[in-house]
Amino acid sequence: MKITGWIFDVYAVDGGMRLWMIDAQGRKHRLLDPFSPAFYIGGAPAAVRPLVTFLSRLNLPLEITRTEGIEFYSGKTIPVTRVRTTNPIHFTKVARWCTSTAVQPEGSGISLYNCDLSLPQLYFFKRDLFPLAYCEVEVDPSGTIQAIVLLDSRWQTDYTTPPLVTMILRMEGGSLRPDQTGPRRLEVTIDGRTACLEADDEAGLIDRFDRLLLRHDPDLILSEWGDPYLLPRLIAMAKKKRFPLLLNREPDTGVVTRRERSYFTYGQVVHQAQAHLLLGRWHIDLHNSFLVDHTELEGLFEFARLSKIPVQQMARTTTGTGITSMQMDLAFQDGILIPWRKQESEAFKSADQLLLTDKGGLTYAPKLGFHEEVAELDFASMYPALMARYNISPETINCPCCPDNLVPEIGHHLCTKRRGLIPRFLEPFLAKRAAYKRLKKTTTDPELKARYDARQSALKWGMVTTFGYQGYKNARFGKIEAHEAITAYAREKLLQAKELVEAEGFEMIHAIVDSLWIKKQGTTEADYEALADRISKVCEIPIAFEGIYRWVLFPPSRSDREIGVPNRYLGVFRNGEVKVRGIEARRGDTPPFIRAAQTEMIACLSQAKNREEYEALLPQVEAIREAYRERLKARQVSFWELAISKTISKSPAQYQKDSLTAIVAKELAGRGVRLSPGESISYVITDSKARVKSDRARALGFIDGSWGFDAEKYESLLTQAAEILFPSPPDQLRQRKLLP
DNA sequence: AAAGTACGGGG
DNA sequence: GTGTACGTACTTT
Repeated sequence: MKITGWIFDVYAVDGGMRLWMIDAQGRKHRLLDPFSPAFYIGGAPAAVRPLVTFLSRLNLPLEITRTEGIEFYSGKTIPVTRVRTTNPIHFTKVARWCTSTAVQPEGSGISLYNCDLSLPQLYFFKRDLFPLAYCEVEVDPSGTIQAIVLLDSRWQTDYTTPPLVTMILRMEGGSLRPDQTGPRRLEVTIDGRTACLEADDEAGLIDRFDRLLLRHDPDLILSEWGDPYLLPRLIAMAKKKRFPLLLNREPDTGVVTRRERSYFTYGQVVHQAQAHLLLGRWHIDLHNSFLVDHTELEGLFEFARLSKIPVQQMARTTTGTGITSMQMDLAFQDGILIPWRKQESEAFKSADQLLLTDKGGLTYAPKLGFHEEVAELDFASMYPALMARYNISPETINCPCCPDNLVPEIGHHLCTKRRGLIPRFLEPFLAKRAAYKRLKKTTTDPELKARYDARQSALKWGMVTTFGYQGYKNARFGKIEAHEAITAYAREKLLQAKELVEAEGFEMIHAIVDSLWIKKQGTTEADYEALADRISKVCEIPIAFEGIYRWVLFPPSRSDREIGVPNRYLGVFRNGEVKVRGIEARRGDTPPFIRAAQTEMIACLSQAKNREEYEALLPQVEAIREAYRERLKARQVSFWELAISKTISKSPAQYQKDSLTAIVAKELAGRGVRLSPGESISYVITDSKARVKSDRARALGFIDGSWGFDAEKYESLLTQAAEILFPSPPDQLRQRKLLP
């Protein structure tokens, strides 16, 4: 029998991989693909022998043979021992034995390869398939797969996805985490109908929920707070009532959980809630997924397809893990042995070399205040473009064969003989993103446009982390020297561009890492396009002309009014598009009320064509501020509009200072809400100067009519948000006695 | 004044 | 189970 459809889910079961397919009619097919994954042991025969002896005594169906593979860093073919587990359910266990220090003590001279990949990854790598791939499968009557023909490609931009029956699971009203508010009802939406289930009748709730599951058999359970709250409670209720809860499609299995964790990334603590993964069905928590949060399901599907990580797992992991998986796949297809963990340490550097290499991106201070007719030029995806152009990769940096191909400023050199894994990974990745950006521009259908935009945005995050991983000491395919080479080239390019435009008589208003703001009287858009082409030629990577601002404003730093801040500005392009960076309207911790006020003021100012018109509009901006102030005074603002959301960086008890965030985190903890670093809380400022600290702010979810808000405090936030829009150089401020 | 805390940026 | 920079702004003590 032949089945044509999309690969929906893959996981290991006794005797093979369970493969779920969904066809165009929405029928689900539960299939089995026998699969024998392998890992490899390298090292001197004398060192490997004891491990092989140990493995052969395990009394498990293993196949141990001698073979060869390519060592990643040297590119040389080396002899290795292949350990194949005939039944995939033994793989992880056996591989873990080998990696455990008991079996492989430090300094044993053994190297392990391909041993720490998940089974779906190994399966997809080996079969050259991927999640959501459209294919034709030949199965025998028992449902065992005989052959799979791929009718799809990961590099296709116009792929289709299977029809999915979706159940939406959330608590009634609001998007706050359920335990951060009072009791509410459970809302189950499926097939266009919503059922509300009362939480106090546990047996009834579980019974009704189970019946909905059985009747509709959803492929996807899309939840709000399903991971940290809804699913654990449903599962616990079912257990208490001894009621079978049929969350999985795979019979006689439990829900797979993964522990919650908090980790630090890019200077911020991130919290990943406990995961609840289903078998043969997807559970995706909208609030527990970086990718879904930033790029919707569309971006998640794109990443799952490219990375070969199943959808549910991809939803809960980082884009860094996704791009690493893509790089491992590329290596796998080339017969490269995938190193178990990073083995190379940072090469020695002298003190003065350290100073040169650790500089990172180049940043200038912008010329303060209001500017007309400024053009912006941006190097497109600068860091990935540099990696691709200069062959920057962990195995090509400081190779033994090309000591003369030097990186600017620093002593590193790059390989000219072997194309690196990272550049090879980036080429199709960059091309696919460019294709989506093109499609987004040329498509008129708004739905398609949004889809292409979500996908290109997902790929953007992949590129950002590709660079970031080079500087991360535990990255599988990263090396700090490669990171340094990238930033060294980036500084060189920005300097070259700066010199070129200044030589041509342009005034530089601002420059930062990969962007330039410049002006010269009478320069047309065509002139700027031509200028961008000249810079691209000189710099060997593309720079794009973003547009001409009617006006752009670089407000002064609040700590030093003489200087500007690199990443705080607002401007309006000739086509009316507003660009805002760093100010209140862009920040995640600005209350919706203040955000709305500032956004409205900026929209008003965006009509101005020049400084004169801008200043003429300032009274209108004042009027907008006044209207918002009136609403505060009349107390016609909801708590929701005044809520401030913050990510807590530590558990409530660890706070040393009683900031409003700490006060509210402690209030919530007192109400029995478990809060981990990286989770967010929302609060309203009730009385910022109150003696009793707990009266200063209250958690949004528990605040009631007996509380008021601190109108004065919100008014000062409003004033701040407005004042930044008033352009005045320091000397004028002095004249007006606003500065000493 | 110093220390603690949180945010952005990437399109 | 994988990005620990860096500068700014604001608060508390």
